[in-house]
Amino acid sequence: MDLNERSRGILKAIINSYIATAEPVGSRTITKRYELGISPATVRNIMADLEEMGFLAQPHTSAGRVPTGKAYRFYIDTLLEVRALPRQQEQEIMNYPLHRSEFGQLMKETTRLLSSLSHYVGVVMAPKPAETVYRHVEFVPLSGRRALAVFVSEAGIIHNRMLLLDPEFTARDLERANNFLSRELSGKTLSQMRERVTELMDEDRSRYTGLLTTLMQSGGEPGEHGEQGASEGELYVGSMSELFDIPDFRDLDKIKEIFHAFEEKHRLIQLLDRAVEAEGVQVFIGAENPYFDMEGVSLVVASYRAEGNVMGTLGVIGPSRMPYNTVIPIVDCTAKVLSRLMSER
Amino acid sequence: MDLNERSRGILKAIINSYIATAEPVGSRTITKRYELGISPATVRNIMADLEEMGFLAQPHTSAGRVPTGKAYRFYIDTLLEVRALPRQQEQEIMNYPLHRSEFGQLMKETTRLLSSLSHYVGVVMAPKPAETVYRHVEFVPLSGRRALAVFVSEAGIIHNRMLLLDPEFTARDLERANNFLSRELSGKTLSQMRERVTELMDEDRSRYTGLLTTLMQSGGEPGEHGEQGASEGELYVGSMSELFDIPDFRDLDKIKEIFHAFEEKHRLIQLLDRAVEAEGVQVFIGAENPYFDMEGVSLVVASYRAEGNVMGTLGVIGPSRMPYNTVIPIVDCTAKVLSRLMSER
DNA sequence: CTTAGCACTCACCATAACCGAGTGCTAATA
DNA sequence: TATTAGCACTCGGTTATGGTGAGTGCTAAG
Repeated sequence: MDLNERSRGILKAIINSYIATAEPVGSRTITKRYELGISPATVRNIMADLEEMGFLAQPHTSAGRVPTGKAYRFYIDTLLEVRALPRQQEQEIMNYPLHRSEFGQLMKETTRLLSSLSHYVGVVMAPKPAETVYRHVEFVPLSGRRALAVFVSEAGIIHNRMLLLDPEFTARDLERANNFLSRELSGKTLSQMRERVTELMDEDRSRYTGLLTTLMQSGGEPGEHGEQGASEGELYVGSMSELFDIPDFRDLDKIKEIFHAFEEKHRLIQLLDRAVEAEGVQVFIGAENPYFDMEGVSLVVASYRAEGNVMGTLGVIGPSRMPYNTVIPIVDCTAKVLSRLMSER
Repeated sequence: MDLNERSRGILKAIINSYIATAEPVGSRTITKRYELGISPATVRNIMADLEEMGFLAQPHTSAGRVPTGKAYRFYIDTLLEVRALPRQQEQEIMNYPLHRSEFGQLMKETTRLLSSLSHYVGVVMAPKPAETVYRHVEFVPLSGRRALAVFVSEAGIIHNRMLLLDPEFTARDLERANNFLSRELSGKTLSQMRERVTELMDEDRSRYTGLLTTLMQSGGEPGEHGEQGASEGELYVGSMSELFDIPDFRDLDKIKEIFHAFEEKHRLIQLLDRAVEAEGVQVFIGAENPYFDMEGVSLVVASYRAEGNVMGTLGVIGPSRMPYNTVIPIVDCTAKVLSRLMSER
C-alpha cells in the first residue's frame, strides 16, 4: 500500500478517533485533537484521497468520514501498536476462578472471562473430538443390549457414546473385551482409533467384530451430534447481552442479524477453524471473510494448546470499531492461561 | 370474580382482538368485529367498569384499552376454550426427529421443536441430577490419582464426575471397589446414594472410606456445576432470535431486559420448578410471580415424565399477548411426546 | 503544495398544524 | 333504569417548515 508518512498518520488518527468516539470524524476534529501541524483543508484533501483509495467512507455528504473494513485491515497490519496488558488486568485474568474439574464448565467460564474483560461476546471452541488424543477408553455394560463407551482425554475432556450391541455379543463379552480394547485404543485420536479398529477387524475377524462394527456404525465418535456433524468441536458462546450496550449495534435489525448468525454456529465454527493453526492472535474483519460476513463485525481470535498441540480456539466478537490494542492482548493472555491450565497434569 | 355474562363476553372479545392484532382495542372495533348487539357507548361504559376493576388499562387517554395481567389470568382460568391440536400440527410434533441417543442433544432438539411450533422461545429443563434414579454407577480409574465416576440413568442420561483419590487408595483398589459400589449405589437417586454412603462409612470404617469421602467432598454429584448449584437441573433454551419478530418486543430495551433475564438462568429454573408437580399445562403471566417478573412476558409450562415419575419441565416463553388456545396444546402435546420417548426402553 | 475563504449539503432538532381514533359526559330514548 | 346518540375533548402520530451546525468541495491566494 503506497501511503506516505503523513497520510498514514492521518488515517491512524481518524481510526483512533472513531474507535474512541463512534462518531464520524471531520477534518477539523483531526487537526484539533491530534497535533499534526496541518490545516483542516489539507486534511480534507488527503481524506478525499483516502476515500478514493477505499479506506474511508462518508455516511452522507455532509458528515465526517468513517473507516472501512480495508482501513481496519491496514490499521491492524501496519499501524497498530499493541500495548502490553496492564499489570492489573493481567492479574485479573490470572486470578479468575477457572476450574478444571468439569470440562464444559471450564469452557463456559472462559467465555465469561473473555466477555467480562472485553465487554464483547466471548467465544471458545472446544477441541474437536476427532483430533483429541484420548488417554482412556472404557466400555461400560448397561442393561440389555446397551453399553456405554467412555472416552477421557489427557486434559480431562470426557465424552460418552451410547452403543447398541449385537445380540450375540453379551455384557460378559464386553467386560472381557474391555481391557483389550482400552489398551489398543487409548492414546489415540479418533481418526487413529478408526484405523486401528479396521486393522483389528482384518487381523481377527471373529472375536470383536460384533462390537467393533457397532462402534464404527454408531458414528463411533464421541461429542455432540448436532447439525454441525460430529467432526467439529462444540462452540461455547459467552454473554450475548453485551451486544446491547454497543453503540454500533443500537439498531434492532443489526442485533437481530448478529443473533441469527450466532444461531448458525457451524459457519462461525468454520471461521474459528481457520485460526486453529496460526501462531498468535488473528483478527477477522467484517465482510472480508465468506464464513461470517457481517458489515461492522470483527473477530479477534487465538488458539490454545496443551503441551504444544493445538486444542481449539477462543476469542471475542465485537464491532469492527474496537480498541484492538487492548482487546488483542486480552485474547492473547486468556489463550495462554487456558493453554497453561490444559497442560497442567 | 363477579362479572355478568355480558361483561365477560366483552372482556373476552377485547382480549381476543388484542391477541390477534396487538393494537389497543376501542369500543367501536368491538361492536364491529364481534356481533354483540350492543352500541359502542354501552361498551364504553362497561370498559370503564372493567378498567376500574383492574382488567383493562389505557396506554394513554385517547387510545383503546389493553388487557392487564389480571385480565389474562381471568381469561385463561375461566374464559379460554382450548381447541384440540389440529391433526396436521400433531403429526408435525410426532414426526419431528427427536433422537434419544444423546441426551443433551434430545433436550436441544426439543427446545427447537417448541420454538418452531410456537414461534416463541422454547425451554426445556433437564431432570435434576439429585432426583434422577441412576441405574448404573461405574468408577473408571485414570492415570495417577484421578478417577472418573460415571452415572447412567434409566432414560440414558449420562453424567460424569472427576474424582481425585486418596494417595493411599490405588487404581487397583478402585477396580475392586467398583463392583461393590456399583451394586450398592445403582438404582438410587443422588440423595439416596448420599444416605447409603454414610451408612457404609459407619458400617465399615476402614475399607472404602478414602474413596467415599472424596466422592462426597467433590460434591459427589454429577451434573453441571454452574452458579446455579448442582442440585438444580440444567436449562436448555431454544432459539432466542424468535423474540425479534414479536411486535410486543420491538423495543430494544425490552429485548435487552428479556435477554438479561435469560442469562440469569437460576431464577427461571426456580419458576419452572414450581410447575414440576402440577398436572397438565400451567401458565405464568408477567409480573404475577416473583421469580421472573417481567411485564408482558408469559410462560406456558408442562412437566414431562418417565413411567409416571416427573423428570423435568418444558414450555415456551413469549408475550402475555399470546394465542393461548393454540400454544397450550402445543406445549401439552410436546410434553407427552417427550414423556413417551423417555419411557421407552 | 498548502491554506484561507466561501458557498453548499444535509442530518438533526424544535415547533406548529392537522388528523383521527378513541374517550367521557350528558341528555334523550326505550 | 339501562341503553344509546351526540358532542366536545384528548392526545399520539404524521407531516411540513425553518433554523442550526458540522462538514465538505472548490477556488484562489500565499
